[in-house]
Amino acid sequence: MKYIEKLRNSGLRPTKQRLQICQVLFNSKKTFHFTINDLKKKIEKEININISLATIYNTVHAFENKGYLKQIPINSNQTYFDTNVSDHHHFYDLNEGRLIDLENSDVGPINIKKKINGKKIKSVEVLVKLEA
Amino acid sequence: MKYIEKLRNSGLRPTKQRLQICQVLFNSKKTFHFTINDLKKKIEKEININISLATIYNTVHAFENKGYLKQIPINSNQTYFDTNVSDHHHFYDLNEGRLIDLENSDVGPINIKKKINGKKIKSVEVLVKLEA
DNA sequence: GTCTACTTTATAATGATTCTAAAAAGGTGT
DNA sequence: ACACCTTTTTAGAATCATTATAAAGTAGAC
Ligand SMILES: [Mn+2]
Ligand SMILES: [Mn+2]
Ligand SMILES: [Zn+2]
Ligand SMILES: [Zn+2]
Repeated sequence: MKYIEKLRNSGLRPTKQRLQICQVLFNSKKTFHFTINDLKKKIEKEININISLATIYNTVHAFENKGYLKQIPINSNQTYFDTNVSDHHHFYDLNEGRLIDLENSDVGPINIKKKINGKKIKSVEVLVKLEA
Repeated sequence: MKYIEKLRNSGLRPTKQRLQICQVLFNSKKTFHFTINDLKKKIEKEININISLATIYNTVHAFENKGYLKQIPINSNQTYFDTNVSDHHHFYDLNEGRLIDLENSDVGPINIKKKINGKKIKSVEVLVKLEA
């Protein structure tokens, strides 16, 4: 299994559950956006196994901390995650509640002119809200 | 009271509670960012009165729908609101959990090149995360 | 003042997320 | 394989922001 090394190198034991979650998250050709509940359903559907909700939360947070997942800043009652960890941006369709990737090239270069003393810029994220 | 007309024109009855909330939200020279709990404390401190939490939620959402407040897209366990309803952006200081305004002029013009069929752009918001 | 629709309020319900602590599993050394 | 220790998983409970409920209060119209 190709994820064993990845997990070991991150200091995470390659457990059965983590490997299964890796498979669901990282095996698909396309990246995607998901909530914890989306992911739980996807795991049940794709590998027909039950992983406890606590483990899914734990694993997603562990992967986020290792940089294998990103949170998407958006106002929703659930947290959205992204398997696309490259620098990129999002459309948010307000009517359908759907997120769509906006590549860096789809948005001009962004030049933040204001500086805050003693602080470094960690990320620049653009959210473009869409309506019908 | 200068907010009576504003509320009437919005189809909101100018109740005592709404006028008091207007005073706390809109009387200060500077705009600010807040959570519902921030606002509740601010009301208690500034006008020494208790307004029920449900009313604060209701009023904030009513004002948001009328365009007198904006939600700030950010990942937090609480929703952040902004009394600055102009088009603008935010720094988010990850260490201190603090939001700082970034005026449009502090960020270059943003040109979204990708189009989504049948959808209009409603807003473009930039979140710049800061770390020490 | 009366009437009605809107508003406030205390309180309960909801639901996402986190916590707990006991059982299970990984990894190391023997 | 076994013992040992640490990490992980898990079911279930706890937390807490937010929303719903429904009864009492209020604003505005007549
Ligand atoms: Mn997280
Ligand atoms: Mn709202
Ligand atoms: Zn994305
Ligand atoms: Zn702001």
